[in-house]
Amino acid sequence: MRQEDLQQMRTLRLFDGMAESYVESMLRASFLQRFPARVELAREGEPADFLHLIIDGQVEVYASHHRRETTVSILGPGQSFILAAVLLDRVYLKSARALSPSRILMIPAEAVRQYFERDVHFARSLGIELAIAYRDIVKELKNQKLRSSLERLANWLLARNTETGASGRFALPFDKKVLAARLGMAPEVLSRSFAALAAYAVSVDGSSVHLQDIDALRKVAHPSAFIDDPAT
Amino acid sequence: MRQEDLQQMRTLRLFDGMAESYVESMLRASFLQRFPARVELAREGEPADFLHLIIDGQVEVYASHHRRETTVSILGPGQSFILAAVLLDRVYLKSARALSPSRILMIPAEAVRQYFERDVHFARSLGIELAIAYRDIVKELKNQKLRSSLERLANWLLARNTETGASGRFALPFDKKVLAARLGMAPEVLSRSFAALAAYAVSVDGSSVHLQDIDALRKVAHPSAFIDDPAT
DNA sequence: TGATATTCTTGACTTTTATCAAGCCATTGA
DNA sequence: TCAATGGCTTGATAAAAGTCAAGAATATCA
Repeated sequence: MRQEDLQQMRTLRLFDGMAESYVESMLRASFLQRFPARVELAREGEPADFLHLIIDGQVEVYASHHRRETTVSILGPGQSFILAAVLLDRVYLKSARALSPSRILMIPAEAVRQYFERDVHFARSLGIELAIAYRDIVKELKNQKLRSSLERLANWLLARNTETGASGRFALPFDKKVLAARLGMAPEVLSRSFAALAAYAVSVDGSSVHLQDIDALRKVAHPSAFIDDPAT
Repeated sequence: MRQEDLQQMRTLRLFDGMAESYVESMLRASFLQRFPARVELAREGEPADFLHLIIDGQVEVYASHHRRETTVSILGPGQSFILAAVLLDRVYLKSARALSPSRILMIPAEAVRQYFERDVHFARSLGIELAIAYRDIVKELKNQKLRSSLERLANWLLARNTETGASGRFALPFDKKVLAARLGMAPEVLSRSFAALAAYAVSVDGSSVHLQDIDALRKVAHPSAFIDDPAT
């Protein structure tokens, strides 16, 4: 591993407060792996071998069942995935694939469990991390069950706008196909939803989005802190 | 608190391995509260005051948004709720109401956070607990997004049958209205789904269910360990 | 017990979402 | 430059689920 990569990884939130020698020894046991786009990083049903930590790139987490597939989340640098399976030594409930060329820090599951037992700070970090992940997925369940697809899109646009500086203009960070999956609808439905939002001054050209009337959009979206606010 | 209640609570999984004096002091700070049916135990949006632990009774956890409501889970004795909000000192994302007269052990959020910092074993217990809760809700999200309402009902029946001893006969543990909410469908849809399952030898009379051809039912249900198996 | 309320079922209908098919458009690469 | 590929859009249609209304069954309680 390169020196600067190591330096970056030591500062990961997960390692906060952890004894330095432990962090070092955990990192020594880990691999920084490079993956091309489209590669499968984890497969539903397989035993949890590694905790995955995204250093670089975009990863889609999804699940399949009976010829259907659904995207659970799309993650970026600094985020980890399948922590729960690793901690409990169970099989993955979700699969993951790289959306873009990615660099992933792979920490052996065995090491994660070991240091969970050995280091109080690490145990607490994992607890906090899991609590956050839990709340995120509760929000996602509410988003799915309490909203129509049009509302989900409208809220996603508002959230994305806020994330990117609230300028009213931003680019879609991935293909519309992927966005559709992320929002839990067929690509055709996404197309139609975008068309419907034109009435609320949402204009889309390729991957550039322009929200020209945030207030109008908010009226369709009915945003709620208890679903949409990442800080809540 | 009565002596036998105290005894029962000391053995809760959450307290496993925790220093006895800590358990005692945590219990001393807590209340064992009795609630009649229908009472609201926690309300979405309010700051997390207590970790709730069900000693007795049935609790429905649900969320509301914009005139819609959805049930997230129905819990029984030994289960806790809204742990994540307590640990992170955030507001509740879900509400909870008693479905039956219930006794709830209410542990002050402050105490939970304190002992999370103070006692390693408790911190680990919470981590494990959160990991399990996380996986449960991932399964629920998959159940919702990857299945039709008929499939959800069929799988719920199979799971309930297994839970109750696989005799093929069992009683619904709550009103059909509540079951419908639990499965994410309107009561009318549940009625029709039951009617549709008659073709697969499922007979329902009031709250008694009789599964006369498990294999046939499994063919409609397509059960999956990664959604339905509580042990996976 | 009878009165009342609630839950449950069924029918008719609407809305939402998915599916299939065709065509367009942009990107890529020989 | 052109062909090909994959992504995106649009139309037509189907399937799934929700809503409204009415009546039947069941539970609750004075």
